[in-house]
Amino acid sequence: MAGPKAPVLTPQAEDFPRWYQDVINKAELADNGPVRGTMVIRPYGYSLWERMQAEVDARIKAAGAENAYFPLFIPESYLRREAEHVEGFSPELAVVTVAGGKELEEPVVVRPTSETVIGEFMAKWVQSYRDLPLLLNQWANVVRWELRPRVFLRTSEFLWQEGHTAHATEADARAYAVRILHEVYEDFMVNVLAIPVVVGRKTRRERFAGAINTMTLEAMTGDGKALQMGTSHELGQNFARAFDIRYLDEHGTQQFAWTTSWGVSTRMVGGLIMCHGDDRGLRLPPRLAPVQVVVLAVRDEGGVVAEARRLAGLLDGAGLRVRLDDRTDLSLGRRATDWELKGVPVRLELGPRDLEQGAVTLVDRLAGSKSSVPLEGLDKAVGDLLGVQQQALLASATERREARTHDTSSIGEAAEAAAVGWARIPWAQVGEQGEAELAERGVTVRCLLRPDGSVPASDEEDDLVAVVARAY
RNA sequence: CGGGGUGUAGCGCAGUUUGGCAGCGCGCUUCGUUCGGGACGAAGAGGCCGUGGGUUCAAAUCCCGCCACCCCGACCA
Repeated sequence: MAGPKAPVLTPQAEDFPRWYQDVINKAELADNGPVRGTMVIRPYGYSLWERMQAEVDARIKAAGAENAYFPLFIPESYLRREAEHVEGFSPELAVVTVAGGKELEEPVVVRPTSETVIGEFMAKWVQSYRDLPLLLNQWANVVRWELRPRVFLRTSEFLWQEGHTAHATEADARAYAVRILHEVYEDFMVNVLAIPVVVGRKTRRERFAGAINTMTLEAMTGDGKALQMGTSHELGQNFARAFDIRYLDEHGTQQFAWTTSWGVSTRMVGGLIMCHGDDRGLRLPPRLAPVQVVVLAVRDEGGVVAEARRLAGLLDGAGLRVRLDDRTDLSLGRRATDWELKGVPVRLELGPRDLEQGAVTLVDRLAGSKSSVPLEGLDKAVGDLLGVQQQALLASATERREARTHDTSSIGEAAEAAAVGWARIPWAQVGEQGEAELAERGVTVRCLLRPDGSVPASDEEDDLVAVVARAY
């Protein structure tokens, strides 16, 4: 009957990346694709992405942007119109030179991001100040030929959401980029993913190619590194000039628009694993979990399966995302472990013994505990537990981040602290010179913050704090 | 591109030093016993040993060439 215990993975070990890969394999999230650096997202992994899409998309729409779609292929010449932009992206472009059996007159690139095509069309669509702001978003795949890929975190092809907006004034553009940063990304990451991201401003060195300001959301992974979970850029008038996005203002004079772009990607799936995974696999915050509760029929005997199905229906009726596991031809241990690896927050095991007592065995994935819970009021008990788990995940991730972040006052100290966690250091102590020194020691300035933790409006503000870490 | 390494069953690997029937673990199939935490037993299926040449009675193994992939660094949502 009883077999070996479930596998114990080792997230805290030196080989955190191996643990990460192990979770992805065992939870059946993704495989490597046939072309180096690409990935195949398996159904369960994709269900995580779908949940993220739904939550992010709703927030984007609440911020007033609309979905649209632009082509996968971009004429190479478009990229060249913005000097910094090409320079930044050309090393990682995938270029198509042959199509329809013959050499193309002009090569086309597979989009690495869509500022250029969208800029081209914004120029056509924007004529008057009355056309602004133009708030667009697209869900798409993009290709960047990365040198060192890692499933979900940095693949050559990835899925993302990219927002592109045009505004009449710099202030309006800035306000919108900041609004997306907080109301869409930060809200989603903190309240749904339960990841306590640090939100700040990128240094000039780390800025998006072509932007005048890049803002970022950084998560701490289980091994104390940093992962950029999303970005929001102010593009100034760089792309407006390159693509001629102009409008006639209320005084009848031509003006260049101010544009922004912002995105989050399937990297968030990787971030979720790296932030919340433990030695038994993935742990999902209930608000994200595609399956919040699995009702597991221990064996097919004495009406157990029928009762399990009834319970699943009842919980479903209470608005929970439920799955029935009645694969009684597989051993209980196997199935229990499967759901655990997949991070399902609550598992309800129903067997003859439970049935006899009018109860179910509730297994809490977060606490790792089991208890017998009466069928009466089950939906409320489960709902309450999900709420508790959501808070607990955020609390423990925040605690880890605090415990592993150290205040330092010199480049040397910061580099040392960043070897095992994050370091905070006055930006005045670093500067572009110090930034280069840190980079030589394998750590980077992840972002700049004001002393109160808010996002600076400029690199030149006084008393800025730099967050320094190793990054994925 | 610089430094290191690996190609053998679906996956993970041993075998190569010292040439001699192609192996192991996991997974898969069938049957039986099990089944309240990754069950056990028995019987099976599954291989151009990366690739081209050479040496030899005989090559996964030795020699020469080529190819591919992985890891560390530079790049990045």
